[in-house]
Amino acid sequence: MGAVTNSLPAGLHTVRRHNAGLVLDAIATRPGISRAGIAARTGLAKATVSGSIDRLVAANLIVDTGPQTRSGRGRRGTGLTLSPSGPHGLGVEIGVDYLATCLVDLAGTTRAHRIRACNNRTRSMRQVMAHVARAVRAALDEAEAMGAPVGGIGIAVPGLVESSGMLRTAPNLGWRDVDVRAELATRVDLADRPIIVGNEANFAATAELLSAESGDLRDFVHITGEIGVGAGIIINGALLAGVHGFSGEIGHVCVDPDGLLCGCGARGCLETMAGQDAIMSNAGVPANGRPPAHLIDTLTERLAHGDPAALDAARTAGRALGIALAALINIIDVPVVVLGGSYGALEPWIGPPILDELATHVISAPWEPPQVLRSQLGAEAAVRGAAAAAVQDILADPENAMASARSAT
Amino acid sequence: MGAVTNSLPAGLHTVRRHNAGLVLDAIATRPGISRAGIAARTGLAKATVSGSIDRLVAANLIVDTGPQTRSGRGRRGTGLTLSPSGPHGLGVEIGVDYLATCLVDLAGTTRAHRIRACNNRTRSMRQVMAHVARAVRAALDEAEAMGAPVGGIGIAVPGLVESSGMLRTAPNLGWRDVDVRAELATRVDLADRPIIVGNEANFAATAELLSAESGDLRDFVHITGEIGVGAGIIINGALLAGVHGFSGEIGHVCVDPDGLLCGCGARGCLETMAGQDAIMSNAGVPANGRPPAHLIDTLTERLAHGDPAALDAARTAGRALGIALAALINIIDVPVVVLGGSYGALEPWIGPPILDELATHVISAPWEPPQVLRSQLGAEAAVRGAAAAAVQDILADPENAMASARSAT
DNA sequence: ATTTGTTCGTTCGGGCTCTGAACGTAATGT
DNA sequence: ACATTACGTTCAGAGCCCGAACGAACAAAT
Repeated sequence: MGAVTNSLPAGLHTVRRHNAGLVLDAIATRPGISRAGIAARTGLAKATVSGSIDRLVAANLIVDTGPQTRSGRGRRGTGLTLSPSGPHGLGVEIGVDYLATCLVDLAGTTRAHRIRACNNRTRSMRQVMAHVARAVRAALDEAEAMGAPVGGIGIAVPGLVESSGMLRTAPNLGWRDVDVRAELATRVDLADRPIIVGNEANFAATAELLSAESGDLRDFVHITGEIGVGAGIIINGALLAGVHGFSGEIGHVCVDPDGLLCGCGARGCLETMAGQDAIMSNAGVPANGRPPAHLIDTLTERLAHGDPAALDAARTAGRALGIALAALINIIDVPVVVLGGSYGALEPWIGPPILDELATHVISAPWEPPQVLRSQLGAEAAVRGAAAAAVQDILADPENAMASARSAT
Repeated sequence: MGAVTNSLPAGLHTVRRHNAGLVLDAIATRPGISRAGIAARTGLAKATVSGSIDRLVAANLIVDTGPQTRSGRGRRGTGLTLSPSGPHGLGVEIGVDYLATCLVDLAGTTRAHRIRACNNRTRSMRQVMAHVARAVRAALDEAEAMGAPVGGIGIAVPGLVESSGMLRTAPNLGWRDVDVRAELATRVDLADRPIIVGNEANFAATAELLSAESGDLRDFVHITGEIGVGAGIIINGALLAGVHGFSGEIGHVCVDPDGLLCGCGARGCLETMAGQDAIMSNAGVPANGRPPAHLIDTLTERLAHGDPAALDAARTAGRALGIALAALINIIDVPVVVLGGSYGALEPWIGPPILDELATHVISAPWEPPQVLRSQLGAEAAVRGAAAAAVQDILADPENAMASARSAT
């Protein structure tokens, strides 16, 4: 009889939490806003806002940047901004052929970023995790040297991750049933910092949601094309995780029941027509061990020169993507598609066929015409998203972070 | 930076609302529960529960059914149940060839139910709405005669309905851009009762969610097979509506890019292989103007007797459903499928091929094997769901209904 | 029949949170 | 210099939940 979504009892503290989140959200959205402005935006009383601000400042989540420089009558407000020295999020991405880390502050700006090429396909899970642990230690040290406290860690993995954080399978890594959080915690001293483990496509979507470029985009599907094809679905500013956390596996949506056999055992999966390997082999771009970024460059060059095989491969991939995305839009009604990963670079060629298919297959297209946008974030989307998600957890429940800040003092 | 889901400021009243919903939910889930039991279940203090109960009783949402008959030591609790004379929900379904109404009490039991056959395809929107208005008036009168106050109305429509209640298109009715709520309000005096307009498939899913038979099922896809094919997606006990409210249009998911042309203009839609018309014509069941229920009976008879054409049609439909549902499950990770509408009766024949396709195409199947269940609700699911949704709105925010009850006194 | 132990529902004081109005402060325009 | 406008703080007030204590109801043991 699920009438009440959150089945925890509410108390006064709940109100505080919620309102603190509201205040912080206002500051994040409009940096430099004054207390009065926050009161007007949130609908809270000025007194309430002031109190909340005091506590947020004490926890070093926000800073008072002094009087606003604003023309007009009356006393000037004092500007408030997310604290640059507040808790940071550390993002880690365990890719198939690279390992990336990045450090993001409360405002979402990247403070440090590092990517290491390495073939994780051939190495064992232990070896890879040892490497991850070294990278995390290095990143933590670097953060400390910068005076950037790390308040949470996000780990992006190319596979099915349960909401609990358990990695069920990562086909391209050859991993099964790995508790990534535990594996990391035994190798690095993380000092009780919260760790979020998630799917790379979902984190990439989160990154897109939080990126300044995308503005007020709060409903979209972000589709990532790397070795696999994954989607992250954002509805009303929140990731749709599904029951276990396995949502967004669009790569294995059946696009043609008589199609090619996929590595998963099924026939006609989207990946067999729009995965990076498929596009490259259809386009005749040799995949002899070159880094993926180089392959994409070669492909776009050929496309720009009008190579027929390349154009055909792009059209095929676009159509397949269009059919799969049409299914997605018909099913969950999210008519904005953001092309991320390597699809971003291919947008000029795959965008039109995608739009064509969406126009014919999406039943609500006449009323809400689907849009296809291009992500501004490159391959770094997933790491940034992982870091940003860690930060977001702090931002969403500041009262929590403030409690730990108090106990640490 | 959408960190906070609900951007309204919270106050003391918010807490009250939430907790009242919690208490009511506990009573709905476990009728006859005592105050102490509620306190234990919800985590609220006994004092808080008692206060909440007092107000809920005053609003006639619940009733005190006297001392519990329970063995064991200690004082017996006093049982609490949803009030049988509390506000009822009136459900209306505007079908393609019928018009149904039903009256549901707070506990979800149907108190009255009526279905009228009528060909709404050939009549104009005004004629149909006039008919609907008469039916609603009759139902309101009947409710009053029964001493069952109507607290809200739900209207199920076979088409795309925006969250605002605007019906964008109902292909099988030939309607476009109809404000069903307004059309009804001008024809019947509804006395400020809230009206919810929604898609029939979504309401059917709601009915399944709230039906006692389905127990603790809080995550599933309910799939309705009538003239069209629709899905209602329930995640964590809540309907996934999508951005505009257009979710669940699985009937036009492309199952075969080289398939038959659908009425929507696209090729290979699920409906062309698993819609009622398609199944019947594939099975060779003549559709000469007979009521749909009769057609299904004929089909199941033939299937039971092993008619090859019928078996083949069922297998084809099952496969197509399986492919479309696999896409849905891959995308949103809801691995429980409930077959409703006429699919319920066909479950013995379409269930196995659906499961086969799910097993091959769903990428998470090895970890979370998809299930296919059969709905116990028949064709009445949508009306009941509409009525239940109206009731649910009262139950979810009792403090609101209590306020109106007070002002009415 | 009485006592004991358990459970239930209510009462009451305490603490916490938001609110609204009043107040002091800062900047602008006349 | 003064009126005006806007900002941030202070303070009393009211509302809500909680925990403990209390009386009531009931079963089992004495």
